[in-house]
Amino acid sequence: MKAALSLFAERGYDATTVPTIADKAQVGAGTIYRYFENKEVLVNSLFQECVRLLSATLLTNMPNNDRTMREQFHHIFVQMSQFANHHDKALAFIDSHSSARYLDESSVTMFQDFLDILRDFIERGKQQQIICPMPSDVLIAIVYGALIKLFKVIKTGVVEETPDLLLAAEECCWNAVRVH
Amino acid sequence: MKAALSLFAERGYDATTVPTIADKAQVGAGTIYRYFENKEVLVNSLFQECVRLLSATLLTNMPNNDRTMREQFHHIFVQMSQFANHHDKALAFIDSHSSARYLDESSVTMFQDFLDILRDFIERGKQQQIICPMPSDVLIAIVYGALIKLFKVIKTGVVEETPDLLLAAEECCWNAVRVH
Amino acid sequence: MKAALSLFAERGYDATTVPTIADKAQVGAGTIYRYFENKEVLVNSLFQECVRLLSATLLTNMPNNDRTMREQFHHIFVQMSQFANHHDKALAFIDSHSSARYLDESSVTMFQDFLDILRDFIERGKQQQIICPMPSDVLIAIVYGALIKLFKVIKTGVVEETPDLLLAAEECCWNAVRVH
Amino acid sequence: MKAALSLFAERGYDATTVPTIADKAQVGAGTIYRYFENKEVLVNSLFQECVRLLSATLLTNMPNNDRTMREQFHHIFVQMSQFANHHDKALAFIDSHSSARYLDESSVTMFQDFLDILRDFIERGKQQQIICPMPSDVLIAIVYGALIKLFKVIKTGVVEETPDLLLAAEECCWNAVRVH
DNA sequence: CATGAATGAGAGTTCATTCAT
DNA sequence: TATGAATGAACTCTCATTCAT
Repeated sequence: MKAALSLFAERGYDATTVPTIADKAQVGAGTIYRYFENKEVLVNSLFQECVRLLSATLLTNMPNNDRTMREQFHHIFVQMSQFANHHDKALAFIDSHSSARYLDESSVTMFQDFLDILRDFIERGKQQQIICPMPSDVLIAIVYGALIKLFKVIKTGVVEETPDLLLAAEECCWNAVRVH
Repeated sequence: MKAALSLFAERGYDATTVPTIADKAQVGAGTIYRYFENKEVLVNSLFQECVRLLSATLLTNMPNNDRTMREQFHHIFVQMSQFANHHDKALAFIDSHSSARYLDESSVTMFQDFLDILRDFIERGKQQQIICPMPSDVLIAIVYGALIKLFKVIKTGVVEETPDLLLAAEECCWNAVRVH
Repeated sequence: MKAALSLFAERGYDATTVPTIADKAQVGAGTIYRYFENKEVLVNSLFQECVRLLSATLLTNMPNNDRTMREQFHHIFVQMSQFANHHDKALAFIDSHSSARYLDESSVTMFQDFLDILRDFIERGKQQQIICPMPSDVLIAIVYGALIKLFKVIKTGVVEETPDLLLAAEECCWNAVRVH
Repeated sequence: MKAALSLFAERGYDATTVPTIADKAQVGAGTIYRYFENKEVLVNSLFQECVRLLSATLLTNMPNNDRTMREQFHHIFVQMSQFANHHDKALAFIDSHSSARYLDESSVTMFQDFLDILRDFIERGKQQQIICPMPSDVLIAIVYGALIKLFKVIKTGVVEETPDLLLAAEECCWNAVRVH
């Protein structure tokens, strides 16, 4: 799984061969087929595991609703950046594969479940008139899109990640969706 | 080119075969090789043409500096959404291929030139203390990431594109980067 | 024809493409097909023309039978070396294509006719008990094989062609077949 | 290797397809690529193995220098004819591919090493004034060319190979290079 | 008559998958 | 259970040949 994640994230699904995964995992190519029916099953298993972990990370210690929306947003942002730091391959893999033709229903559902975490937050914010009264999908797209590209640019090292930078970026993203 | 764009945007480079492109273009497979040395040259030519068009669109009627930053941002947003509407395949193709391993130097440069248009805008805004004093690459990532995912969600039809929606989304993106 | 000869001699039949011949001849690829039904017809025409020229060269001023066998051999050797000098491509082409699968009956016959010139000489020599009493095909093989490789090594420039060298080589070849 | 040798010898490199080799070898086409990086590597491996075998054959029981040059020549001729009999495909393959454009440096060197065996013999003979005082390359060309064509004509069956014939042919070749 | 763009069959090569070991 | 050699379908790319111009 680790070998596959690394290769899928870096080269994409089609450019990654099963023997290459086997080599990196230091097992025989046939061994992979003892655990995964085929390459598609493997990529779906991996995708689901990554999304599950991402969702779990996001939900860890999620402040309940008596905290302000801003505090909740801070939690989301912090958890996402933690995930981006500890599982950079996973985040890249999720984003680049989340609308792939070979994802099965289960994978798609699981990714939607992840987005639903953001959706829930957004919708509670809208109810409290703290977040802009716009379609949730649009707001999710804006904040998710911003986050993904942000962590990608941090990971490639073109800017240095500092607590201040993160706080400032968080504020930017929050400003994008809050009511002014 | 049109056939290739459509297929590359939908399936990605590796999953698109040359015969499939030829079929869609209603020519023989060999014909493609009269115009492009190989598949990589084709994808690079296509990428460059798309990026060139995107940059040209962005620069069309670009208001000069005596207009406010907000007005300039409005222009960028409108032009991007026009491009997204008229060339939805091209935008999807550019985003999904902009860090591909098979892009040549020329393609990478051309994409950087596009980003530089955003960078110029961002940096002028920072000088005027209208845009947040953060690394330009971070601000670009936020606004570019938001835009890309936004137009993607609009294109897939999960939300209906209306002038009001666009104006609201533009305001969100502007709020993300402006000084408060 | 000249372009084809040059390319066939250097690269061989299969490695020479019709468009390449056309380019070298500075005509369109289609033009070749106005004069030759297909590539095989072309190579056969060329082969026959080359062999015809070789035979003609060999027979030019051929001394009649009142000259000694040695004098006749001198003539053969001199004419062959002239041909090798003036038509080096043709000689290389003939040798490397003389047992090709795509030669038609007419080409094969014409090549046999050329060998028959040598055979006639050999057999007259055997009758006069000046040339070894061995199967003509064997004697032809020896002298023809020696000549071909000899002119090849001269043409590649590893040894310089001088009148003395040629005379000495001629003597070698003659010694190979004469009665001792 | 056996299948490839047979096909390369009969049809040449370009006219031999990898699937054809695979068919003849009764393996899948892909299997060949597990053992040879590509067709060129295959032909070079094969060429080197054939030349190695030819050189080894020539050197087997090579009489040392206290034997006469004539005896040494006898050995060379006999070993060559043995090789021609036991490995007729190999000899044809070596000769028709020894100046091919796709031979790598290693193959060329190995073929030169083979020729050097003949060269050594020739040069020792020249020192002893038993072999004609001519450039070694010329003498090699004459005797090697004669031998190749001789064994080719024998192999095609136009003449029957008998001990007497072989002895007579050997004498011819010896006469070609010895001092008279 | 000359052309060269277009073609598609077939080449070399790769790789997901199988299965005897 | 783990393997990796073997496979052949499918890929990228070439080129002999055609035919509208």
